[in-house]
Amino acid sequence: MPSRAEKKARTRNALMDAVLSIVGYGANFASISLREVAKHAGVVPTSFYRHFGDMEELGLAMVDELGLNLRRLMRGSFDSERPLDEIIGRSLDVYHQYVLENANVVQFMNQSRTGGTQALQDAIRNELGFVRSRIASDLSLVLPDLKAADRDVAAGLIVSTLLEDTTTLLAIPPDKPALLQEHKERTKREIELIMAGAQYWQHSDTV
Amino acid sequence: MPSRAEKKARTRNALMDAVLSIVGYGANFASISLREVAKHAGVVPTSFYRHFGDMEELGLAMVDELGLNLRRLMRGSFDSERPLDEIIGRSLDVYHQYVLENANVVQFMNQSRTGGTQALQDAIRNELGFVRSRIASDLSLVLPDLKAADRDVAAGLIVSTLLEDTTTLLAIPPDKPALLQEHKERTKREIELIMAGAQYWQHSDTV
DNA sequence: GGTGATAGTGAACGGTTGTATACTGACAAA
DNA sequence: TTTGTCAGTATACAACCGTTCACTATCACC
Repeated sequence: MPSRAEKKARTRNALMDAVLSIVGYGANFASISLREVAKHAGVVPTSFYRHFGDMEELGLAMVDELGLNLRRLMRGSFDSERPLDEIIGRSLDVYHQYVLENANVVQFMNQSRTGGTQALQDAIRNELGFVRSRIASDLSLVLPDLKAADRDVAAGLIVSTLLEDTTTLLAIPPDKPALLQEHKERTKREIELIMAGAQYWQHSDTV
Repeated sequence: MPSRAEKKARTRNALMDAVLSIVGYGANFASISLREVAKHAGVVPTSFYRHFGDMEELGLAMVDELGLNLRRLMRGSFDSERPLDEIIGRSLDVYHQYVLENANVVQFMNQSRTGGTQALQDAIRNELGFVRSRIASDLSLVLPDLKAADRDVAAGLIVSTLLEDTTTLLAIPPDKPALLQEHKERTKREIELIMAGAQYWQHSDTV
């Protein structure tokens, strides 16, 4: 027997899930109507306002949840004693699995990142900034001699690359595992090139 | 006295310009209505159909035009005898100037790249593929000893970086030249790191 | 056990949407 | 000069939009 608050939280989640399911159908969040969301959530349109004053408010709440997911995803640290090659491969596997298992929410973030309201874009940019600084601090384990500023540049490059590869990844038809494998190897080479560049910089700095 | 065909082409352009002007107001192309475009173009809604059967068709036409722009932008080749540092700086200056002078069309491409219809995304991806291969062939002048596959990886990284930096660039308020300068220097360092990585790979390959 | 808070309902509103249909009038070709 | 093509118009329609208001029913608390 769910409590009152639980029931409320449940339809709140239903509203967010409705957005994701509509996005999964190929729609852009910016063009999804409040009524459409309510209908998919099995709720009358006016009930929407009990939870969010606005579609944008819904979007911001979804970004918040996404942020929690990302933090959880990055909590498990890698074994910095392993060879760099293996660390990269394992991290990319984790990320790719996350993207494929949460395709709709990643799609939502990816399209709102460049096409959402200003507030929505800012919220997403903020979350990505967190990811970048987390990667930068992880890099200090792998490349301890790299200067902090250069580490930040490398982390930014990694984030840019992952974002772009996410877009490509989401566009791959799910029934084409060959393309997916090819894409994963390409991404790995990209990250390796970035790491090589960072190391080279490091080298040319100490010399 | 404009001919019949000229007049038609003129309102066709007016429709495309209307989209850009609405996008400039902060809207997402996916949420712009046919009637809105027609009104901005100073034309009755039904007249829209004389030019495009659909909003998506309009978007595709705009991508086509954007492609022509990009080709024109990249036609002028750089002086490959100059030091790499200077080549990068000059190329980035050209690109940044293009983005700021054509902010609306770049914004349209940037938001439709991740949030447009499948056909729209494919069309944009296609144009970006052209850009990537052009950059890859340019790289052969700068790093002649690099293997073609690695050159392609580096070119992909450059495109990813430029795209992500474009998003950041568009989000910078036009009245903050300090932020803009900081952003340009950051981008330069990112590209330099990629080039360093490509060179290092090249080095470790020949050894 | 009564009572206030509140999640969800239902009907209604003025406005906007995409699109079909029938039209007008000017230009281009005959 | 006649005539057919066609860019643009005017009107209409059914569907959908966000939001309002008054309401019901039920859980949580005194």
